[in-house]
Amino acid sequence: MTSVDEPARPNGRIRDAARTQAEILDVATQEFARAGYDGARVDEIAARTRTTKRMIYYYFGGKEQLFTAVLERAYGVIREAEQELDVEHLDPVAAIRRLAEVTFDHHEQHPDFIRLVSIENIHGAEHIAASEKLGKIGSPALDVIRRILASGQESGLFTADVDAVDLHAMISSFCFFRVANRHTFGALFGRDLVAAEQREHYRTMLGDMVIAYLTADRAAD
Amino acid sequence: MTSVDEPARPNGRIRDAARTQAEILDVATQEFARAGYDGARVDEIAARTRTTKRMIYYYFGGKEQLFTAVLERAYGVIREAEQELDVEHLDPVAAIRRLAEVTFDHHEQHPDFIRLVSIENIHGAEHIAASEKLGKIGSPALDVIRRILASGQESGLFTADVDAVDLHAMISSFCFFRVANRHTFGALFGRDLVAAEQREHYRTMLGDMVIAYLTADRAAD
Amino acid sequence: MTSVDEPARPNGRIRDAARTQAEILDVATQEFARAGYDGARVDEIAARTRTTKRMIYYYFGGKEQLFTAVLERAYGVIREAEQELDVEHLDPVAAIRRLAEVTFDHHEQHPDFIRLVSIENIHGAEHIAASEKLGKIGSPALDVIRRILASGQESGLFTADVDAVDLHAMISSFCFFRVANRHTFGALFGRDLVAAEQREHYRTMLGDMVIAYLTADRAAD
Amino acid sequence: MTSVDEPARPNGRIRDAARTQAEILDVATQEFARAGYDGARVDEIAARTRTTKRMIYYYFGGKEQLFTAVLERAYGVIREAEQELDVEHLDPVAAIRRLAEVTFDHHEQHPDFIRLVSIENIHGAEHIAASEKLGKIGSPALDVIRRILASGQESGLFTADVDAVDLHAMISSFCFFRVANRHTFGALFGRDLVAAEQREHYRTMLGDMVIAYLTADRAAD
DNA sequence: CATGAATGAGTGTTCATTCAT
DNA sequence: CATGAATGAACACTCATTCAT
Repeated sequence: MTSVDEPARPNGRIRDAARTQAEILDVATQEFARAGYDGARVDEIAARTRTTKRMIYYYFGGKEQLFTAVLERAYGVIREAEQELDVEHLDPVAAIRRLAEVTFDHHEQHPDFIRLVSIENIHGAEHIAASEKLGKIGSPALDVIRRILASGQESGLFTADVDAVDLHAMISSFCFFRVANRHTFGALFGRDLVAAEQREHYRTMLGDMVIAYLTADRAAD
Repeated sequence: MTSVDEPARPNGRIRDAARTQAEILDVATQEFARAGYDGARVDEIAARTRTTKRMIYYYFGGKEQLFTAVLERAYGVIREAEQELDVEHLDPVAAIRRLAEVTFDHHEQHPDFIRLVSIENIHGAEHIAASEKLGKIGSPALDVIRRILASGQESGLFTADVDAVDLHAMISSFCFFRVANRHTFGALFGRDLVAAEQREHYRTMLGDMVIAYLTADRAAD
Repeated sequence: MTSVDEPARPNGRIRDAARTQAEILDVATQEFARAGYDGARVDEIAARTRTTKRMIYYYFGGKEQLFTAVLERAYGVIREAEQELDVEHLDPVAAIRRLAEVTFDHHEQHPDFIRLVSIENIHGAEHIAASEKLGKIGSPALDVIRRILASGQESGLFTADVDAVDLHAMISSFCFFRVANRHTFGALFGRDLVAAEQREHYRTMLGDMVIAYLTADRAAD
Repeated sequence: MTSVDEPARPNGRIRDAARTQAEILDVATQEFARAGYDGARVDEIAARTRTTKRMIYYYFGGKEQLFTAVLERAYGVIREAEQELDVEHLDPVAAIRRLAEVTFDHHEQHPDFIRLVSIENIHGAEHIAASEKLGKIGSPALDVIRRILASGQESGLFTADVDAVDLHAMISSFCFFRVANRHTFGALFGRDLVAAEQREHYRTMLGDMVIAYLTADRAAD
C-alpha cells in the first residue's frame, strides 16, 4: 500500500487513509461539478479512484455527506486564498480595485467551485446549513472590505452608503455570473464572457464599476 | 371539459391537447426548478398532472426534450416582458435606471426561471444549443440598451466605453446573483438578499452602480 | 387519392384499398423478416407506408393477423412459382435434378421468405395453424415429385425407398439451411454459403446428392 | 445454502455465485428458445430464478450479453459432445455414417439449441460476431470429418470432390431442418419429422444419402 | 481497518392498441 | 370508409446503498 518513494513508517496507513480521502474528494469534486448532485454517480467517482465504492461509504457515509465534504473543502481553499489578501497598504481606491481583481481572478481560476456553489443553490444550500464547518462562516475577504470601506468613507473618498456584505455581493455578482452563466450567455448572445482576449476588458470593467459606485458625486442626491 | 368562456366545437380535443401540454409545462417547470434536471422525476411530473406519464412522451418525446420545451417557454415569457419595455421617452440616465429596475423586478418575480438558467448552465447550455428556437436568440432588452447607450454616449452624458451586451451582463449579474445565490449567500453571511424589506435598498444600489459606472468622470484616465 | 396516371372510376377507392393493403404487406414482410415477429414494430411498418398505423388495424386487425397475412401471401407466391414447374418431359434423373435446381434458386432468390419461415417456426407455426388458407396446404412441387418418383421407381432407375414428402424435405433441408443459417455458419466456419462464386458448386452438390441417393446401388443391402 | 456434497468454507458465496449464474443461464436458455430474442422477457427470466432481475444485470450486463452468454454455453456443450466422437477406428463408410448419426441424435436431443441458432440467424449472427469466445470457433467435428474424408478419398472409396466444411453443411442441413422446421413442415404437409416412430427411418435416410453421395459411381461424369 | 458481492426500489422509455369523430 | 389523438401496461435498465466476512 505504501508507495515506493517514501519510507515505511508506523502510521503509514493513516497517511494512506488521508490520501485516499483526498483522492476521493478530488474526483468527487470533478464529478459533482461536471454533472450536478443528482447527475453525479457514486460508481463513477469510485471507478476513477484507486479505492472502491465501499470506501466512499466507509469514509464519508453516503453521497450527501460526500457532497458536503466536497463543499467544505472547496470553501476552505477559498478562505485560505482570501487570507493571503494583502491590499491594506494601498490607498482605498487602489485597494478596492485590487480586491476586485483578485476576486475576479479567483473565480476564473476555479470554475469547478463556481459550479458547486450553483449546484448547492439549486438545492437550497441545505448541505451548508447541515454542515458544522460552513454555517455562517463568513469570509476573510469581508474583513478586508470592511477595513477598506471604513478608511475610504472616513476620508470622504467613498460617498456610497454600503456595508461590506453588500459590496462583497456586488463584486461577487459580476465575477460569479461571468463564469457560472457563460454557457447560456454565450449561446444566447454569441459572446464568450471568459474568452482570454477579453479578460482584461472585463477585469477593468469590474474595477471601474465598483470604484465609480463608491466614489460617485452624490451632491445632487 | 370545454371551459365556459369558449364555444363547444367538434375538435374541442385540440384545445384540450394544448391545455394539457401547457399543464405539463407548468408542472415540469416547477419540478425541474425544484430538483434540477437529473433530480426531477418524470413520474413526479406526471403524477401532478391530470394526464399520464405516457402523454409526456407523446407530446414532448422525452425528459430532455421536455426540459428544452420548459426552457423555451421560460425564455419566451422573458422576451414578451422585455418587449413591453417603454423607457425611450426618458432621458438616458432615467431610462437606464428604469431598465435596471425592470430587470431587477423581473428576476425577483421569476425565481424558477433563474433556477432553470442555473441548471442549464450546469449542463453547459446543451439544451439551448440543441434548440432551434433558442440559439442566438438575443434579447429585446438588448436593442433597448443599445439605443439608450447610443443616445447617452452621443450627448456626452455616458463616458464609459461599453457596448450593450456588456452592460446587459453587468445588470443581469447583480439581479441574477441576488436570486440565484441567495441560499449560499444567506447561509454563509447571514444576510437574505431577497428579503422584502431590503428590496428598495438593492434596487437603488443597482441603479446607482450602473449610472455611476456609465457617467463616471473619466477625465483623470 | 387516385394517382394521375390512371383514369378515375367508380371503384377507384376499392382499388386503392387493395393497393394500400398490398403496400402494407410489402413493408410488413420486410420488417418482420428483418427483425422477427417481436422485433418488428407496427409503428415502423406504418411509418414506411403512405397510410397510417390506424389503417393496419383497420385492414388486418392487429400485429398477429398482419403477420399471418404476410405469411399467407409469401406462401402464395411460392405456390405460384411451383405451379410453373415444367420438368415432366425430362427423364426422371434429369427431372429431379432440375427440380432440385429450381428449388435451390428459389430459396436463394427469396431470403425474406426463408426468414419468415424461420420466424414462424420459432413461434411453433401457430399462425399457419390458425390460418384457414395455410393449414395442410401441401405444395404443387409435391405432386411433381410424386410423379417423377413413380416414374423413376417403376423403371428401376430409382432404388431408394422414399416418398415425395421425404424427398421434398431432403431437398428443402439443403436449400433452406444454406440461406437461413448462412450467418452463423459463416461466423463459425468462415465460409459464406451464399457467395455468388460458389453457387454453381453448391447447386451441383445438391443435385449430385439427391441423384446419388435415389440411384445408389443397393445390391449389397 | 452450501450443498451437502461439498465442504463448507469461508467463501461459500463464490460457489453460490457460479450456481446462480448457471441457473440464470438455464432459465434464459429456455426463455430465449421459447420466445425469441425480442419475445423473451428479462422479468420472466428473473421470476423463474431464485435471484432477482438486478442480478442478471449484475452478472451479465444486459439482455444482449445474456443472450450471448446463453449462445456461448450452448455452443460449448456441442463442442464437448463432438470432442467425444470416437469413430476413427471404423472404416471410412462406417465412420461417416456414425458421425451423421451422432449429429442426427444430437440435434434431436437439443431442440433449444436449434432454436437459439435460428434466432441468432434472424439477427444476422451479430452476437456470435461480437463474442470473443465464438468467432470462427470451428468445430471438433470438422477435424474428424477431415480425417475420414482424407482416408476415404485416398483409398478411392470416396469419389466425391467435397471438403469437410461442405460435408458438414450437408449433414447439418438435414439434421437442423428436421428439428427447426418441424412446425411449418408439419402444419403444411401433415408429417411430423420428429415423430419417434420415424426416427430410425430418417436416421437411415441421412446416412444413406451421405454415403451415396460420397461413393457414387462417377465414371460416367 | 477494509472489502467483494449483492440488492430493493425506482428510472426513463416504448409497446400494440383503441377512442372519438 | 377513414383517421389523428390518446393510452394502460409493461419494458430494459440503473441507482445509492448494505451485507457478510
